[in-house]
Amino acid sequence: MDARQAVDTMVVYLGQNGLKMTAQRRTVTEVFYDPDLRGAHPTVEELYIKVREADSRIGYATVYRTLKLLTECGLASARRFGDNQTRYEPTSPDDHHDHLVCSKCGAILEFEDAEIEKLQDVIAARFGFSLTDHKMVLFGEPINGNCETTCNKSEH
Amino acid sequence: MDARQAVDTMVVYLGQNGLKMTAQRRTVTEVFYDPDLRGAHPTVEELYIKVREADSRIGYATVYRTLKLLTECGLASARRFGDNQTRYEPTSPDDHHDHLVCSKCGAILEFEDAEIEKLQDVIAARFGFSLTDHKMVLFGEPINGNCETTCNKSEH
DNA sequence: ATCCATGCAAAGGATTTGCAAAGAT
DNA sequence: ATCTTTGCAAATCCTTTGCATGGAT
Repeated sequence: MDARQAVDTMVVYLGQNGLKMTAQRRTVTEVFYDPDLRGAHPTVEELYIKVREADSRIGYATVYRTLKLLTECGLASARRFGDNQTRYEPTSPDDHHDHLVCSKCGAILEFEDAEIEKLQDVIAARFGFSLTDHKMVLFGEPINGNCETTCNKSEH
Repeated sequence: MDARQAVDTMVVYLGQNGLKMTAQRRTVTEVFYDPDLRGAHPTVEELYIKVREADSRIGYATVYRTLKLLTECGLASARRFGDNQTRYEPTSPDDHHDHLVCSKCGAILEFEDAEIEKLQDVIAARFGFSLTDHKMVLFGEPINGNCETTCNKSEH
């Protein structure tokens, strides 16, 4: 999903809830969906800095509030990777990816694995539960010790 | 591991690091390992309250500091299950369990699954990583809608 | 005597909230 | 006109820290 589609989705969501699209909300949404931030998993602060570059009059609270709206309408997900920092990433409804974090350099890699998802369902069922969500983060070190090459790969 | 063993482990760890076992550290360790808290995944505050029942002169900071020591020597693990609360649980080195959280009543069930662990290794290897740790939390609802029966089961 | 530990209160960091002013329709 | 949004600062929540006092050897 690109920035324009995200903005459109926001407009619909806001409309359905008696809320309004504003210049600030548009800016935050666009920055959040900017291709520059692809795979960046930015913190609120990182996002705030980028937002400020686009419009220096936008306040911290507005970024928080807009991020909350984006999360509510499924356009954003909050993630936490053990470093006491909440990070956000754009999401689509059909997106089920999880993360692998390099414990050496902190790089965050994404992957999706149907087999693990299936197993998670089986485990939940074993307890009499139907799975509604899951969080999984793997932590590891490059086998060859080289983050430069190992942590910069993209798709798997 | 029971409270006594935990205390012994602490004594060794403290000794190795030029630190001392004290009445407060003993109390916190014993409370944390009390059978009453089995599977309770207490928050710091919950623990603090229990600790106070045992010795009302122990301060909040001491609970935090002791929990940190327990974590350092592998006797405790911090967990976070989406409710912005850090919870602690006793751990042993060979313990690899993960959690299933009931999204209705908040119950926290534990499970261990060798197959998922294996898959996690495979995924890490696919990226050229060797797995050092992982976090996995499943969220689900009781299929029969009944938390009373479903969320109180113990081992699987 | 020398270190370490403790309790308290203050400080920190992240996030939320109250409120008066500004904006949208 | 009415209702929402914004920016700021203040308030919260959780956790850590500085410091003077107390404890252990």
